[in-house]
Amino acid sequence: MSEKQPYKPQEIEPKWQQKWEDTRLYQAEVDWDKPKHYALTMLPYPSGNLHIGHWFAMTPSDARARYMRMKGYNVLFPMGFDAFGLPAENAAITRNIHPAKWTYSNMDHMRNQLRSMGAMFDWEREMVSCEPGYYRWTEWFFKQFFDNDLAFRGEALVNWSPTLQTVLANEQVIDGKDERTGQPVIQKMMTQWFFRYTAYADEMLDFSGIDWPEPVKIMQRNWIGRSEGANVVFKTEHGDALEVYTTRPDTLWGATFMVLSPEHPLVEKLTTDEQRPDITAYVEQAANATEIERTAEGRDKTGVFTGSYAINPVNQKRIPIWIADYVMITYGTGAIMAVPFGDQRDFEFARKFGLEIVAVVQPENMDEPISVPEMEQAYDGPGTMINSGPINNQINNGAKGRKNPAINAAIDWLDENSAGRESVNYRLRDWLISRQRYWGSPIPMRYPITATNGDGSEVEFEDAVEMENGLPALDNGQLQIKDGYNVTFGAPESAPDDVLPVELPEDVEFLSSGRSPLTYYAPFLYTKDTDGNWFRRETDTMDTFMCSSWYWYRYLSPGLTDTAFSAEEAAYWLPVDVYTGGAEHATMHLLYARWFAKAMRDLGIFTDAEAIAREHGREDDDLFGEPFKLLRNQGQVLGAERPGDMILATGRKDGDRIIADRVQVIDGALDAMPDAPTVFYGELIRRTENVLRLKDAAGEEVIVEVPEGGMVEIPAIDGENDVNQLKHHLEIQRMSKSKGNVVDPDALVAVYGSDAVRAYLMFGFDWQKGGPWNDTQINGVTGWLNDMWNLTTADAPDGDDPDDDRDLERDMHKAIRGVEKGLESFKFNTSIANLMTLRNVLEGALREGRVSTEMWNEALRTNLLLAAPFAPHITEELWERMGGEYSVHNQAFPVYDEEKAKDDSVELVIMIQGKPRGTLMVSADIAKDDAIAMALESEIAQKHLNGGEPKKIIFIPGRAGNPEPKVNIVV
RNA sequence: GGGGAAGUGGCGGAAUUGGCAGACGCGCAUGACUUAGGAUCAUGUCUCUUUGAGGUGAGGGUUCGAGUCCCUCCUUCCUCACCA
Repeated sequence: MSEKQPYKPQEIEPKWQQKWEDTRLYQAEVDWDKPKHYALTMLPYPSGNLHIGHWFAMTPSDARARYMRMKGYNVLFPMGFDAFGLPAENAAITRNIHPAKWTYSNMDHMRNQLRSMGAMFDWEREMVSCEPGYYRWTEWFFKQFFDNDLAFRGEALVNWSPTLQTVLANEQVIDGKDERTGQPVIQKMMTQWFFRYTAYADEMLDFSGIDWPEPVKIMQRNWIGRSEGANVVFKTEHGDALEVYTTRPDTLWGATFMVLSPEHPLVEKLTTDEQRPDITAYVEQAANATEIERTAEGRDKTGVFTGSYAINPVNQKRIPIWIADYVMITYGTGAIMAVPFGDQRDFEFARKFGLEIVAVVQPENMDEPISVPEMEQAYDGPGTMINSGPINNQINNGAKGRKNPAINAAIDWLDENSAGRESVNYRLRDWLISRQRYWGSPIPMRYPITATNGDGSEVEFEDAVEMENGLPALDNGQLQIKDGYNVTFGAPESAPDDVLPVELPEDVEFLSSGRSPLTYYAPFLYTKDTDGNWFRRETDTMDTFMCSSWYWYRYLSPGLTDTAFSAEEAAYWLPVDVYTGGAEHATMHLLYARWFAKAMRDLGIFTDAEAIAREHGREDDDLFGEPFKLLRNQGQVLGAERPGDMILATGRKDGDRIIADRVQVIDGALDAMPDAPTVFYGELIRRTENVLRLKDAAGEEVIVEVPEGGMVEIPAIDGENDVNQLKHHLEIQRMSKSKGNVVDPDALVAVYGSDAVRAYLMFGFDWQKGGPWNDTQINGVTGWLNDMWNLTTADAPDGDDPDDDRDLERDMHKAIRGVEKGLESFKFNTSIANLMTLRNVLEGALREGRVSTEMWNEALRTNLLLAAPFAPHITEELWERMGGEYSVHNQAFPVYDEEKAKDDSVELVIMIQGKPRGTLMVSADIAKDDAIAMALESEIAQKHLNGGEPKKIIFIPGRAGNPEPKVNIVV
């Protein structure tokens, strides 16, 4: 310890990482004698590089997992890869690398990067979703759902991306564009695989028993979008039933027309010859419009009359049927009854096309009868029902569902007259899991093949088609059926368990069109069972959200081949105690995960685990129905703001732009603002190729074009310069390669060490909030680590002042409390702040030199233990140097002792009218009456009382964390 | 348009959830040591008309006491969006 060596993170960090692995320090094993803690952080996609956001998400989660471990929990903290997905396939198409090769080499690289974090990941439990050993069980889950009617094949209007040649889930379509690539998405009718997402809609609305952030719960609630109302059947004049869903059955008597979605199946039949041209044109226009065009049209309502009429079942009124694209085929029944009086959209539509408006509610607080012609907008507030036959005079209190007397009466009336029924609707659609891609888990389904000859009698498949090496010969993916033969495909059936996994073929070729090779690769496409029956395989693969909907179960037993996970491991570890990750998963991954858990539970997949758990006395009501007991979201680290280069451009004007033959970057201030019309000065805001956008002093945008051979001068960069070296303005926004604002964690680790990067990320931000990157504060953290090193390796003081010992002990316990509180509440920045305060105290104590060696060493050890979750390497090194037993991460977390943290004397705060006006030193355990007496005698109080009597005196006793007692005197 | 979160020094951010606002750090200032300092150490750092007073986006309210609770408004960010 006396030997002085500087702190060199680059030397000690790899050393300890190696030793931790060699000694299997972080391997978690079931131990029923110890309480368990399953800490989970969202697994990365193997994009190729870990970015600072991964560090920001994972290292605090690691710190907390380490803390729980030191608190005596048996902690499981695993890591894996969400390895299927489009980028791998795009790499295959554009760069001719096989998706598997690309993915595996990325994972190798990222594994090393993850190791450099010094996190306590249990690598022996790693799972990789693209490995057959994993997706075999993804397929198995699919089969379970299929066999139990939770998975089905259906026709649906889907989001089709022509660019990606695949279908996307609603959640993946943002503003009519693909969430990932930003390419347009169109609507198309296709046969696809779905999960019955709404089967658990109501259960997923129940968050009791789980501790999740309120915003996530609200987002999920809105996403599920439960609404209560009624389904009402209108009859067309042809006699067809036209069912509508409404949340306002009370306004049925005001329904003066109907509107169908352009895609509604009855549109064709209802269209009269006279209206046909208009209707056809409108339907076509709506079909070709992408979602973005359809919504971008804004407020202005469009629509066409079909020429047909329906009968309103409540009053037998004949009402026209229109079509309009403001009615969505995907919600409700794809048709609405329009009540222009009460619905703003219907109101606008009626006004535009001159349709009737009937008032059905006399608004509250309106003396004269409501006048429809004077209305400027629909009325949906409370009042009394009018013009509504049997429910006239009912009170409409504006509430939703049966809580509204008018709605209640209307539903009862519908029921009694068999005109409709109460119903619940969800915004949530079934989960579309089909993807027309190669790099995903195969869907273990197949279609039996029947071959027939001209007579219609069955023949061998081999005889009906051209064959090649025992397989059907394909032409562009198509069977070559011999003349006179016919081949049909039967209803889908699941592949038997013993052929799982249906493996992705490796030696496939990728076409630049992006078409999935599975659709033209015969050995995958056609298969024969042992009885010689031929099948065509399903070529769709699963949405990768399917892979990530059960990965934390696989961590329990990643190598297991006979079940997806071991019942005993599940019984011990589940549910996940803490799940951390980004809030952007609120309505996708986190909702899918909940659905999955509930479906698994109901299919009996947890039955064995549950029995084992009960045997061991775990009596929780629902161990498996919710996957994550506690969820916390970290914020996002954004790119730093950076000013653009200040540029002086000289050239000539050409239209609205400047053709500059000379562009200079000006360092510092410009001597004088140029006044010539051909010289411009401003900050470079954006550059595309050789076109620069400058913002001049007046804030006006100036476009400068640098022609071929134009001179570029950048004083800070030697040699010849070109436009590519100009730095443009960076706003605070998400980091991305194209914006040039990414922060590379590897580079930071190389300079400062992993502990410093970890500590900086935890100290510099509010973890749950995130914020723009700014590395100026990293000095504060490296200083702290250096000080920790220097203090621990310094010669210990050898004093004998019991008061100083007591002071140090007190500060030590205050630090324990502060660090612990921060970790418990995910406020990692405050934990480190408390450690820095302790550092300041230790420095003072060392300087004064009056504390005993014993106390000093105890304080140092406590300091290392408290810091160990945040900076695992330096603390391990110093712990060893202090003679501590390996490993510091196996030690118990220091125990906070309130008595020892107590101050002997504290400041008594004297407040006048609630404002602090002065203090007195008093004993920490001063009694209320004594404190009040002392306060009243004080000069400050006397001054304010000015001889009078106080009106009121309030005593606020000191507490842990806020030890100062207060006396508030009201004069 | 609906829903949500947030607004605190020059900056990142604290504040036991109603009890001394600005912890901790960055930056800055002054000084020390230095040939030097972008190293290190010490001291200081909310504002003002400084025996005191004011101050947490603006305005109002509840309270002995409000950054914290309530109402109105402004700003920013996120999210859903013609959902019947």
